[in-house]
Amino acid sequence: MKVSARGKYALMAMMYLAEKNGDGPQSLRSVAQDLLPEQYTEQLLGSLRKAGLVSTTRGVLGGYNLSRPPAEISVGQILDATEGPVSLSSCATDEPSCPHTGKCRTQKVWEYLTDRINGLLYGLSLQDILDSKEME
Amino acid sequence: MKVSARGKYALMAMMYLAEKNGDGPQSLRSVAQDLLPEQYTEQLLGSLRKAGLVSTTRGVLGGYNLSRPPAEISVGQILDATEGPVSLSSCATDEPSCPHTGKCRTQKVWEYLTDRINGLLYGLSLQDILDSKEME
DNA sequence: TCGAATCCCGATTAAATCAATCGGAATTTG
DNA sequence: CAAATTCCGATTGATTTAATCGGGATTCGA
Repeated sequence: MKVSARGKYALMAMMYLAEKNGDGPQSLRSVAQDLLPEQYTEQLLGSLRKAGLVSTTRGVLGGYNLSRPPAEISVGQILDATEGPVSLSSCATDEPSCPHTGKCRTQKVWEYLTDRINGLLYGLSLQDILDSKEME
Repeated sequence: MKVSARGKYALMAMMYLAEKNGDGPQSLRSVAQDLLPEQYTEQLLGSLRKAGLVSTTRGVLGGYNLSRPPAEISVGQILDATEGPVSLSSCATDEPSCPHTGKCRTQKVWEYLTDRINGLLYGLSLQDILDSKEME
């Protein structure tokens, strides 16, 4: 269980935008800086825009902005937009009948864990991270 | 963020062994039944054995057993053994200097989340699942 | 009106990972 | 010894991931 480069890049990019929130559009170049592969970051920002988390301005002085205050954007939303939803569950096989115990108990385990993890991820906002709250 | 088929298969296999705990060695065939690809499951049981979670008996009436009571085996241990450790962290790039904020704040986020998720995974034992506790 | 700076976006590639199989070796029982 | 089993490294094929490419669309300012 891990977070892909996509998710890591996306959080870095979003934290950058959170820091610059209110300072006008930030160009792709400035978001990616030397840290992130530029064109790949462009893809990610596209996904984040489609998910409604960033808004963009085109043209010469264009760039990217958070579409809402950092307090209203969570790590969970960012990961969903870039990596797809956290999904631990669904029985490994699609067998309707599970010879093991009749019902597949593991299914419930994954659902339970998915819920808990989503709770963590959706409960952590960019503002929390800016404040370095909840993380000592 | 997801759990691979490896992890799902492994938990199913371990739950089967937990149910049959005390009933003597369970053959690969009976563990895999129709649910899991047999040879792949064999690989996984090998990893679980190397991690000390199952013990084996070779020869004609041989098979697999939990190496300890179900209460002492956690979902976290199973996933570590089969999928490798949960690892969300490490800065996406290896840059020592982070132009964004001096220090990479996202690093701490991933560490925080990794700790929390590991807490969940290591806190959930096969016995808990047998009892269907902690999961309503 | 033109050119530069920027976002937009589908297609493609290369590498890594994953799921699974193969072929046989070693061990134990009867 | 034969059968049933675990053991294990190697290989394959499919999928996913990370990243680039190439060009199009939009806006600003001179």
